[in-house]
Amino acid sequence: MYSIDSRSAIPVYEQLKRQIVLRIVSDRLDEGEKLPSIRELAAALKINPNTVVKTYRQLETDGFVASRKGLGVFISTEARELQGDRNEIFKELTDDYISKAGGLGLKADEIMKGLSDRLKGEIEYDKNE
Amino acid sequence: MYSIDSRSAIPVYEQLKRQIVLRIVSDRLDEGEKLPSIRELAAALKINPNTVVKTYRQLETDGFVASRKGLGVFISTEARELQGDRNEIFKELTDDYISKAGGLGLKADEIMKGLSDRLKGEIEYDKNE
DNA sequence: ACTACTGTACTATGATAGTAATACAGATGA
DNA sequence: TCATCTGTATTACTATCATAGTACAGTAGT
Repeated sequence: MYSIDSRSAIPVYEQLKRQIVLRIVSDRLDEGEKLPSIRELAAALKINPNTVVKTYRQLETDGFVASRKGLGVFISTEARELQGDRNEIFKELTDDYISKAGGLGLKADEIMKGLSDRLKGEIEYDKNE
Repeated sequence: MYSIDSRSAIPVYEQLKRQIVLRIVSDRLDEGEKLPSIRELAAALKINPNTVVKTYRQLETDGFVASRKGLGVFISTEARELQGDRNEIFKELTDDYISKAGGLGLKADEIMKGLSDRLKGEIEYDKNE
């Protein structure tokens, strides 16, 4: 389900956070759906429960999830509070992404396909265990 | 030239490393070209020289650059052959892009549409053929 | 020789990341 | 009630990240 690369320079809690956000963004995690319990996920990924706590807490701060003691952590149903200038920021993000990918020699359709595949989760490229 | 986000979860030395590697594989840094000196780059980015040292050392380990005491750090002549991980770099770019767009509250279809619109508007990214 | 660059090495300090173990409190079903 | 899940909180420890400062060695121009 989720995968952690212990050798990555990206912190474990951040790797996990990104994977969960990706699933939410691409509707592979629905509103109200329950995430794995802290202990369960920690055991499955062979990481410390405290690290999962850190991920879940940040996701809650960002408004992606809501935790209920004794019950679990659930995908937020309420719309997240969005920044007013998010369109402008998103445009800058996109142009930066296009610029970098284009610099790598990728064509428009290749960029579109790469993003699409990742959003669909069809790419399970290994982070090398 | 280079930019550092001190609030990012990705370590500073790794941010810098990725930006330099991206420039190399994007042919924006040529073989034999000299990188900024450690102290100069550290001052420009307002980071510690030791952090730049760490980046340069890892780049040398990876074969991208070669350092010469008293002279500087130069793009390795074999750096060209290391462009095999363009695909890996593109995946990193894509994950970063999705992560940031997701943080803005955008869903998959919105991201796809935004990218599509910007790609249609700007053809200049395509520097090939 | 002198100066001013360059990379390199080292110690020290504080913040963050991650692990480990324990304990407490809310929810649920038998 | 009791057992067992759930999130939460706390303390302790190790390793890494990043900073700061100092020192040493190689290169080049004057």
